[in-house]
Amino acid sequence: MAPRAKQEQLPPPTTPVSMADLARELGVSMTTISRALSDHHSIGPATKQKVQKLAKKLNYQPNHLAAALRKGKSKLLGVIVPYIEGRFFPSVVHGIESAASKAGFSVIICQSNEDAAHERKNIETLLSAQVAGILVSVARTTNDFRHFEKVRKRGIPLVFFDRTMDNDAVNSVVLNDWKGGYQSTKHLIDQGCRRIAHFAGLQHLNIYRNRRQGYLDALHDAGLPQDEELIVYSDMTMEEGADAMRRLLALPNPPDAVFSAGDSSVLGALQEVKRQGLRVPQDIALAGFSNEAFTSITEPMLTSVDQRCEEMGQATVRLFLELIDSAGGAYTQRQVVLQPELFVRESSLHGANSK
Amino acid sequence: MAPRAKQEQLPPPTTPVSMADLARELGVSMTTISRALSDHHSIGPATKQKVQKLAKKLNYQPNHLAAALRKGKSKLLGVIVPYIEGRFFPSVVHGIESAASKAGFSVIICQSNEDAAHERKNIETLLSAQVAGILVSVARTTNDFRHFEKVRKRGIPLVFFDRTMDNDAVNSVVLNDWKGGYQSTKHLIDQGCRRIAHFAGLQHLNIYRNRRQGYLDALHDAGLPQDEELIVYSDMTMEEGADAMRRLLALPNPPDAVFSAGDSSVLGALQEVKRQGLRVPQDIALAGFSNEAFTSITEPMLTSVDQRCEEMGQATVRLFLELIDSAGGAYTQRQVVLQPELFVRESSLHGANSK
DNA sequence: TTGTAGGCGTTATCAT
DNA sequence: ATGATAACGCCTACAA
Repeated sequence: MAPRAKQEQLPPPTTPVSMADLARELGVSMTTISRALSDHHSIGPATKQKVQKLAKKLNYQPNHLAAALRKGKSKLLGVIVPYIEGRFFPSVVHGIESAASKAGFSVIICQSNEDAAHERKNIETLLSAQVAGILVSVARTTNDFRHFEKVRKRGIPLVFFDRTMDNDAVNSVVLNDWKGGYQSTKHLIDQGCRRIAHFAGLQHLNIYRNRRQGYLDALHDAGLPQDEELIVYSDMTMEEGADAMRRLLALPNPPDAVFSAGDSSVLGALQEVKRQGLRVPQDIALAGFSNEAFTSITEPMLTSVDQRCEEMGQATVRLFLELIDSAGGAYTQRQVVLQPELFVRESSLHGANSK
Repeated sequence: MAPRAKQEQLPPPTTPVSMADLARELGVSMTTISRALSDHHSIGPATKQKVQKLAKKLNYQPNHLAAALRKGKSKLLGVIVPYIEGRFFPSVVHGIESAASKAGFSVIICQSNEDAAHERKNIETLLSAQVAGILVSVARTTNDFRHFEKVRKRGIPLVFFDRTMDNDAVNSVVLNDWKGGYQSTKHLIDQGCRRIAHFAGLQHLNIYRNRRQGYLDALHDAGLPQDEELIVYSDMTMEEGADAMRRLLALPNPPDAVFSAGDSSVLGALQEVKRQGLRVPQDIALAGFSNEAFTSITEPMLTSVDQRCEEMGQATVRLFLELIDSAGGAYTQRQVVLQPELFVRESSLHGANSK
């Protein structure tokens, strides 16, 4: 752990080369340099060549800061996520970075740590950095949205992804969580399940409200009763999933399936079911949400809803780009809705060996 | 997928408030404003109050770009990773962002996509963004390191993490991969294994070279023969792990254990072993590397070496901060080495039910 | 304790 | 086709 230091001395840093240096060297004006480098039409091909060659030779690096200051618009894109862990947010960020860099934008990443105050600070930081836009997935504890207002007042494009505001007067890219919940529940019903429990997340967040509603609607459409006793609200960790499963199995009339709004909790449930010597899916079928990597390595493998993480990142950037392209961009509000995909796996397939 | 647009018109953006605005409003000079806001000692408490109150009221946001341009030093920190997926890199980035933001730095993140050319572009981008430093984990295909030289020539602190250059004339934070390999192999030997195979990564990268060497040294120290037939080189995907396992099990004299330099491949191996009806660890013991989340949910759970991802991120930032603090910072080369931790789980524990 | 003025590197306007 | 010049917002000698 203790750093080991070397004593060799390196040569002193070379000062960066600026346009003024190139201009002096070639005996032309800075205007010419600037235009030659940005491939302006009013510069002779000969001059253009000369300038660009010298730039390479002297290792000229444009100073984006200066350009941004002058133009009033940077090529920085701010991203705020609750945290960078698990499968979802890293994948979305992956998608965002790829799409953004393709469009010439650099991505500044901030974590709100699921904390509203931190999120407010992130906004300030990004505004100070003069970002060209902000992409955000709101913290779980955020219920005052005034800091986002400030962004819009400044005319800076703001796009929400996945976790958004109640209000739909915003730009957002979300999954059709309702449909995910509906499909998954319907699938369980189609497999013959009649008493389906639900692990629900905090109803504060749009995503968990919608997944629950999809579940309820699927039950309703199938003429099945909606039983609040079968809905367990929690943060949906593995432990909470196991606990919830234990409680449900202890009921006089236990469920024959669980649709969980998260994968961790359904994993906990799976382990609990196995601990009790019951079989999945024969005794109880399971379906989760997020299509985490581990869903295809458990035994049995877990049915889950894929959230299209990477597409979400790309779609979010695309929407941002549309906003800055269209003149009045910041004044419109668009909602992009991605379609979930249900991955049916062993944990919910009664198949031939029926029930 | 089709964006739905709202037509409500929002008020036009307000122009950002600058120091000049505050100065005009209060009838004082910009110097006073600047100093009051940065809490300079030579400003009267009364004035300071007034200025700061007005700043809040008018919603003044400092322009970091302008400050950076003026001072020649930004509060931006560049990070280059091969990709943002799996467990390792997101966790490291998580650690980096937390530590950096605590020190007042914003993180610009770039992906090299394991491609050297892309990595070079990333460097250019970051230099143009005038970052205060660059933290990098090199792409798998990088074998020409001249683009990093350019960074150092500019006097910009450069810190490698995890994947570094051969040469140790750099600043770096790495795991003691040798020790991870050694401990893991020794553990298998202690469990009674005598013919231990190794899934090795590309020897191009320091980390895989070192893990392999640890493996070899542990065998040597235990007086066991080193058999190249038992070492399989690959990219260590799940499929490659399964393939390798199949080949090893088909040997006239198959191994009784595998130490893999990665978790995915050992997972593939586990599945293959089970497919063949053999038992883990009784017939063959398994140990991996990275302590991926799934290692504790497989059956049996997988022994693995933890890489201290988050600490690595924090240590990398800490080293960067030391470099900019010490005047001649960019001229020294320090190596920080983190100690791995072996998580022993069922896949390698012969325990009571011996062999 | 406060004010004046110049400049960081770039781009845009206006002239040549 | 090219040049001179001002300005973006901030910081910091240097003056007062």
